[in-house]
Amino acid sequence: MTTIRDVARHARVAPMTVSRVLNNPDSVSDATRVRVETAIDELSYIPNMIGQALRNKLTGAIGLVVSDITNPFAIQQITGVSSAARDRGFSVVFAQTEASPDEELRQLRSMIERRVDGIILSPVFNTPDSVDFVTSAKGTVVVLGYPMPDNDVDVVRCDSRAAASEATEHLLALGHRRISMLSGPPEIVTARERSEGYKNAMRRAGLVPDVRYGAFTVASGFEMATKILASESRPTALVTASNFIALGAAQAAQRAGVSIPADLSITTFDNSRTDVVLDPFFTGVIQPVTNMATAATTLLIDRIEHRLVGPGREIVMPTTFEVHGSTAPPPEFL
Amino acid sequence: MTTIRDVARHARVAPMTVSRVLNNPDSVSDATRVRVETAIDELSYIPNMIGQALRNKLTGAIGLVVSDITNPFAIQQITGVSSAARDRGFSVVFAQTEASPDEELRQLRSMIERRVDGIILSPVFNTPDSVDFVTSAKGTVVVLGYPMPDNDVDVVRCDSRAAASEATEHLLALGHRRISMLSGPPEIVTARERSEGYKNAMRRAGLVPDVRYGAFTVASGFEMATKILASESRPTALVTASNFIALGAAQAAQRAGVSIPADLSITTFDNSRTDVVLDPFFTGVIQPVTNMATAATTLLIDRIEHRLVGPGREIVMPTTFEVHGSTAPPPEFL
DNA sequence: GTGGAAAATGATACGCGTAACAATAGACGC
DNA sequence: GCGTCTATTGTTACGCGTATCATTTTCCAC
Repeated sequence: MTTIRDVARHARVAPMTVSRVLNNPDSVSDATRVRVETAIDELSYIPNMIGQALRNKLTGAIGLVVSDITNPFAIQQITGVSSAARDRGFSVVFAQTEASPDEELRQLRSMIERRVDGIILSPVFNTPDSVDFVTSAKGTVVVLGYPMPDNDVDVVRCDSRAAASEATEHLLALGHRRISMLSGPPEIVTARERSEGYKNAMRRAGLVPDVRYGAFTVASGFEMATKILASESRPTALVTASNFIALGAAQAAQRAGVSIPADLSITTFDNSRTDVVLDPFFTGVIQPVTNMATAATTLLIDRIEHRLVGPGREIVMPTTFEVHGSTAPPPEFL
Repeated sequence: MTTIRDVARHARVAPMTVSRVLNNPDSVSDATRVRVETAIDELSYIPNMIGQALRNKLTGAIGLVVSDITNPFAIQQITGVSSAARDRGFSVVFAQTEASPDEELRQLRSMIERRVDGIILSPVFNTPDSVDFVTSAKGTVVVLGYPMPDNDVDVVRCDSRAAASEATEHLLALGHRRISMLSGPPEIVTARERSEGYKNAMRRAGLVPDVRYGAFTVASGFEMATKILASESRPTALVTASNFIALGAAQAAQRAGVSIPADLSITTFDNSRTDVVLDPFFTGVIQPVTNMATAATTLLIDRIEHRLVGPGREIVMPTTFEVHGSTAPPPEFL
């Protein structure tokens, strides 16, 4: 592999001059610049960022640690981060943790060993451990998607609580009174927040909330919905805490001969695949995941380049609520 | 940031001894090893892979260049590559090219500047340019998903031609005679191969093939299907060259009041989202994308570690054909 | 205790690019 | 022609970890 010294010899200049041609061309006379550029071409020299990184203590890479790539919004996170990083001239080192906190720490350590300039973390849980680990190693980190109450750290997230309230209020406005919530694991903060948003809306309407906790999976949604549809006073509407749960619930309804939205309304969270032919297509909360990811990346790189200094910033991005075919007034009203 | 020299000073040994403790513990006496390990813990030393990489000429990273991340199988590629890489102790540098050959070359160059040990390329086109660029820079590359006839390079792919034949034969066996193909852009080799597989099967059955070329998008599928459904002798079945095209075609059928599968059978390619509630769920060809990605990664790392030498290897993985609800005998037979 | 081999540890230099400083060349005024 | 200033180019050393060779220590046999 040709080095800067090979180029220098070939152009009969000092290595430093070649470096200058590459990084600060104006400081070199036209004649030598052309000579060096010719040598670079003739030798097909490609700069070695390892050497640069060692000397400059900057790698020009950011780490992206995603908890669960099978989740459809992970792909939006990857899209947003990688395009924003490219726009700023950074590479992306990618890792998935398969929802394991241990693996998350291992991957974070690997990123630090690689001396990435900063890390975007879409964490498994919102415990402070992972963030603490990175900051204790003098690393820069931005948390994507989750609130981090115990850390002074940059966060980009949505207001899950308000969004769940909005979904619930949509159903209340349609005339529903028996509304249940199918939520995720209570140890995951977004599941808790969404449940709380639902509960708040129900209580404001003078109704008794009914939250079921499960997992963010189709199977869990199917199971929870099957159980709830078999109960005597079954709800006329379901607020679900994720698209997977909503899909599972829809399958359960179909299986039970309950038609959507005539007999049962369902709202979803992160109905991200707008190109899918779903009949009915889900009404629900949409998080601007790609925008969140680009915002997190911009924030991180601003930190890296010292454009942004000071205490951790929390960016809460607005969700939108899209009404499609999966919600309608309850059967009594028809 | 603490270095190996800080640890050495703290443990009162030579830097080399610390390096040995980390990489070859058996060559160090128990007493010093413990002393060094204590120092590592006390100083929270984290090795700097930049230094290692510069010295060893190995970064322990592989590049993954994906053409279009919005395609649902891109996520399977990312999953497969990142988990296989992690199993072998490698990191993944990720880049997307948004289907632009220029961007592909830029990203490949960036990977080479970073001195990744090898690259997995899911290319935009199967022109030799990208592969040539990497190999001319003495880089190792494995092509994922596309045949590369003009290069001596490792390839992991499926037999698209045979798979399309299989889909066509499934429809023929159901009794269809008027079968059209909705394909992708003719400049993309998989679109051509799938069209050829379809044509071969049709000709073997003594029928005249009818191929429409469009794009691998829902919109294009919708457009092609709308046009074809409006023709006087409209087909009773469609072989589509991608899941997006199939979805668009299904939407067009729904819009035209043509019911699937009673009036129109549709087969798809890469019906990857098995968790989606599609009614009817598509019959079609399934590529083992995740397995292909892990196979490509294993192959690449075997090359990197010189476990595999010699000329480029082509691994053709078998597709499966799944029969679901989107195909049935043609209307005349009912 | 001594010789010799083996084990353990250390010193040096290197990989590649660049910051900091040094040196040289050219331009200009007088 | 000489001094001075600026533009250009060069030299040196460094960042971090490790291969290589050199040195020291340990161990064992006799």
